[in-house]
Amino acid sequence: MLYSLTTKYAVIALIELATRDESTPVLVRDIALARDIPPAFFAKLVPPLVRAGILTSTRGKNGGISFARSPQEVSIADVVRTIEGDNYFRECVFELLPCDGRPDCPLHDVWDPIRDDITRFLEQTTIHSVADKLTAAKEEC
Amino acid sequence: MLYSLTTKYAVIALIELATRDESTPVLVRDIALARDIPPAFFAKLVPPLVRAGILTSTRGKNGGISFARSPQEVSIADVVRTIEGDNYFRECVFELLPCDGRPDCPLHDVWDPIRDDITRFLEQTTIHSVADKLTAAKEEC
DNA sequence: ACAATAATAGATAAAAAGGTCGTTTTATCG
DNA sequence: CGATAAAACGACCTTTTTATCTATTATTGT
Repeated sequence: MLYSLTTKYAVIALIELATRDESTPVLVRDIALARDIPPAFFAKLVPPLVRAGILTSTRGKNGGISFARSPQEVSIADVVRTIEGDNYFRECVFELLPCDGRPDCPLHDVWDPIRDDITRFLEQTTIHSVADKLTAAKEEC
Repeated sequence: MLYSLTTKYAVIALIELATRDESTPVLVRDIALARDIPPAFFAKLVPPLVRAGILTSTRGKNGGISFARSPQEVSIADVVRTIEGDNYFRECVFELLPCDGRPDCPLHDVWDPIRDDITRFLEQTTIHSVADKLTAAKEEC
C-alpha cells in the first residue's frame, strides 16, 4: 500500500535486527529466516543499506550486520528512500500536469496534505519504536 | 506510492472522462490517448469498472463509455478497490504478527491512524472534484 | 451489408522477486 | 604462520508478476 514488497522486507528485517543484542553482529541469514524473508533476497538489500549509513557489515567469521547508528535514529522513511530511491516522496498520484513548463502540479492542494501526512508518519516512525512495541506485544502472549 | 500503475491509469482515465460531455459516450481509445495511457491496456480495465457499477459501456457505432453514476459519487477508493481488490485497505505495512491465532496486529496503534487517514482521503476524494480542479487549472494557462 | 465499437483471448515485453554459485574477507585452529 | 571454515559480496540466472500489444469476436447504428 505504501511501498514495494522489497522495501517491506527491508523494514521488517531492520525491525527484527533491532530486537536483537546490539553488541555483536547478526547473520543476514538469521534475520531473514526469522521473518520468512528469502535470505538471498535480503542479502542483496544489505549493501545499499550499508551505503546509506544505516547498517554496517563485517565479513568473515563471526561477521554479520549491525546498525551503523542507533535504530532510534533510523526512520521508516530512511529505509524507503534507500530502497525506492530519493524522490519517492515526490511522486504524484494524479500526474495530470496540464500546464507545460510549470513544475508545480495544480492539483497540489488535493494531494499534498495527505502526502505530507504519510511522509511525516514514515519520518517520525523509527525502527526502534516499532521494535519496542513488538517485543512488548510478544511478552503479552 | 499508494497504488499500482494500473490503478493510476484507471483513476487518470476516469478523471479525463469526467471532463468530457456526459451526454454521449466517449471512445475508450480517445480517453487513453488524451492521457498517454496505452489504449489496449486501458480497454482491459473497462469491463471490471463496468461490473463495479462505475461505468457503462455501449458497443457498436457511436459506442463508448460513460459513467454509470455521477462522478460526484465515485471516489478514488471505489476505483482502487475495483482494480486492486476488496481488501486492499486492510493491508499492514509491518506484518510482524507475533501472537499466532490472534487476528489483530499488536502494532495496530502505529499503523491504523495513518492508514485510516489514507483511506479517508481516498474515500472522500471524488473523481468529480479532481476533474473540477483540473479544468479550473487548465483555464489559468 | 457494412463500418465502428467494446469484449475477449492470447502472445510478448519488462520489471520485480527469488535463487545459485564462485570470490573475497576474516577469525580461529593446528 | 598456514589452513580452514564462516561469513558478506557480486555476478549471473530463473521465475513470477505486471504491463503492453495483437488479433479475433460480438454488438450496434447507419
